[in-house]
Amino acid sequence: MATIGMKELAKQLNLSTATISKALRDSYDISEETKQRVFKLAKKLNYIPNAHASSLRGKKSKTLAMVIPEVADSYFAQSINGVEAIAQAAGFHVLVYLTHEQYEKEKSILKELLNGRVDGVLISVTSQSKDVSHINELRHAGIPVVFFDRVFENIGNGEVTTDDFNAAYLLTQHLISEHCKNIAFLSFSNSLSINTLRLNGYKTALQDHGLKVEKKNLLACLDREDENKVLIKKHLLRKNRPDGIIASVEKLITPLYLACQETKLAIPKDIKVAAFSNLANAAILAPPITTVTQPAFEMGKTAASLLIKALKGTAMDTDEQKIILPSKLEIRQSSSRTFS
Amino acid sequence: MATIGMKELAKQLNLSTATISKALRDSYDISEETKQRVFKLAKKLNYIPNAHASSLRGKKSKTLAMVIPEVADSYFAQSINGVEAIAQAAGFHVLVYLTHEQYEKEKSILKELLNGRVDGVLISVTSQSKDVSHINELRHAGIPVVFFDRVFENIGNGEVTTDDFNAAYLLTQHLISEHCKNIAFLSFSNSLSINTLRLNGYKTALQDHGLKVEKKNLLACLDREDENKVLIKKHLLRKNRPDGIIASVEKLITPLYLACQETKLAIPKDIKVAAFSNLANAAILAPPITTVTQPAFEMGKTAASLLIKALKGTAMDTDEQKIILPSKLEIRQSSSRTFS
DNA sequence: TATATTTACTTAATCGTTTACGTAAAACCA
DNA sequence: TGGTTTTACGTAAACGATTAAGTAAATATA
Repeated sequence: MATIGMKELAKQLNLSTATISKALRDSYDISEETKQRVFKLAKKLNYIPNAHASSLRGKKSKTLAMVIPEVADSYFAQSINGVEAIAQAAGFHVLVYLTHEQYEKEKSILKELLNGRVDGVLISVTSQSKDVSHINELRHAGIPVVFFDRVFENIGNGEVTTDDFNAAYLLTQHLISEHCKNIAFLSFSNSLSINTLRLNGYKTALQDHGLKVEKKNLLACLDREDENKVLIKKHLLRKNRPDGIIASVEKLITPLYLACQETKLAIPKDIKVAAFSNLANAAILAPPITTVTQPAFEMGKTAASLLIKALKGTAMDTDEQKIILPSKLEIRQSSSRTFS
Repeated sequence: MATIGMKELAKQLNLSTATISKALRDSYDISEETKQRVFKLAKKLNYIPNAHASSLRGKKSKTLAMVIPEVADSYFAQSINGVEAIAQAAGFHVLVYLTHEQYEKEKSILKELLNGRVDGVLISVTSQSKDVSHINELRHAGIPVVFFDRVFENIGNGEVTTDDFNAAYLLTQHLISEHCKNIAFLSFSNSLSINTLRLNGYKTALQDHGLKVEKKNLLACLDREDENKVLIKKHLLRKNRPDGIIASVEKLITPLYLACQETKLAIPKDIKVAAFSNLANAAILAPPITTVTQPAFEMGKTAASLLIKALKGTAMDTDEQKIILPSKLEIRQSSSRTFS
């Protein structure tokens, strides 16, 4: 009930709280003997320093915010894991905030974070985010911001991404090598860096292989799964329907597969399919799906490390770092003509 | 840079910080006129109250901890969503901690939470957890604890679960109705309430239908996916191999499916399969898998609501609530003899 | 008109730690 | 031995918001 603080320790040892504090922090100007007495009693009474008092006085909260669009995406789930691993090791706590892809929510969350609650912010921005003033505001308040995956370029203290252009290029090339001539691309946002990069990789690959980029093959998906299924089905029922299709994000996989099933298109016989995804069960889908897998765990770790490094650094805005980690193309049945 | 605090507002308005504070909190003993002046300036200067100062003084952090074994499980990912929804609406922040199924980590995390950082704790315990002293310690410190899914009974301020016994019973019964006579059960922990309940539901269903519970059909899985695959394969290669199999947790699905593939057992022809899982893509697995799906989002919401209610309540340990939400049996091809 | 009450503030203590600064006693130095 | 340095601690002021208690002026009451 009555939690014991330094005052209690001080009283019992006939010392001042200053001495207690210094002893606990192993200050050089406390005698070894006293330190031991303090440690001992602290342990005995199970003394636990009050986090708010320390944070208030020290202007450090030992807390990071992780602001992400959602958790129900394997990528984000795994990246939380990475962030947590580094944070826990460095003694940091992790506040998780979900924006649900809403820019307004992102803004209001970041605004709240100006109150000293966190030392730094890790963010993967909303598909709706355009303005960057809320990010700048944080940085001006001395709170470093590191982006991961979905970044705004050149305004944070760091960026951790994968080479999305290249991955999309290779994925598209792969489909072409499997004899696809009419490949569709499913986008889920047109304002997002990753979407643009992936789309450009796709376009460039087509052009490099003498294929045309056709507007009708660029399908803008939304946030609702069932709507997307309808959208995709409509696309698959066109004449000149695609013989290959790339889902630029994981959440489009289920509607895409269902759309194929419901339109009686066999994967990969009638249509080859591939996706950007971190699904743990990609290998047991019907059929196993070819994926570009991002090193989500590593990205989380890297982003957290960058942020913590920025927090240690004295300079408020040191060398901004951009780190690009390799993603992995995993070819499976869904895109293979040998299974046709 | 120099963040403005109440002192600055006070100076500019020729008032004391006390007046500022009361005005901002809409105290009755500040004149309407003054309040307006304060509000206006606060907005203009973009005043943001310091969270640590408020927490220190007010002994309330407006923060919850969510302690879970992992995030890479659809159930937990969805439950975070639910918790976050309620927390955000009630102005609470959510710290996420991962125990990675390690009891020691769970203990050390909870110990840290005694420092006032959080007002309350939501927890789904580790598969290794046995002792409950770390939970009691929190409650004695006045920090309410609400369990969800993986609970210790009767020691928290609330428990939110699904009716695991019943769900397992119905699932087993379903397999029996599909003519399974030799059903295996894959466990992943023997100290966990949910595992015991699910196992008992399975056992009771067998007995009620005149089938024997055989030790060899109870398979204790571990935490590593590849090891589990080997374990399951071995089980499938026995003579008298099972003709039905229940995975008690989501993470066993991939190894189970792969094990079936690699032992050339066709699902559902040779073996019927079902699992407890919240996978979003259960319907597009090869084949679509029959699942018991828990209302993860709702459970997160309910648990968070219970906790927040406990925080508002004056009594430190009010009526402990146990809430059981219904899970849903979704029958798909993997367990159906009509697809054999 | 004298007293009581209400209004609208201010003063100062408090939450629990941290730390710049001060200070006695001990140790060292020449 | 007189002075300087070192050792080991204490004092008190932060950090920023909140609030119990106090107060002067305005208003009401009788």
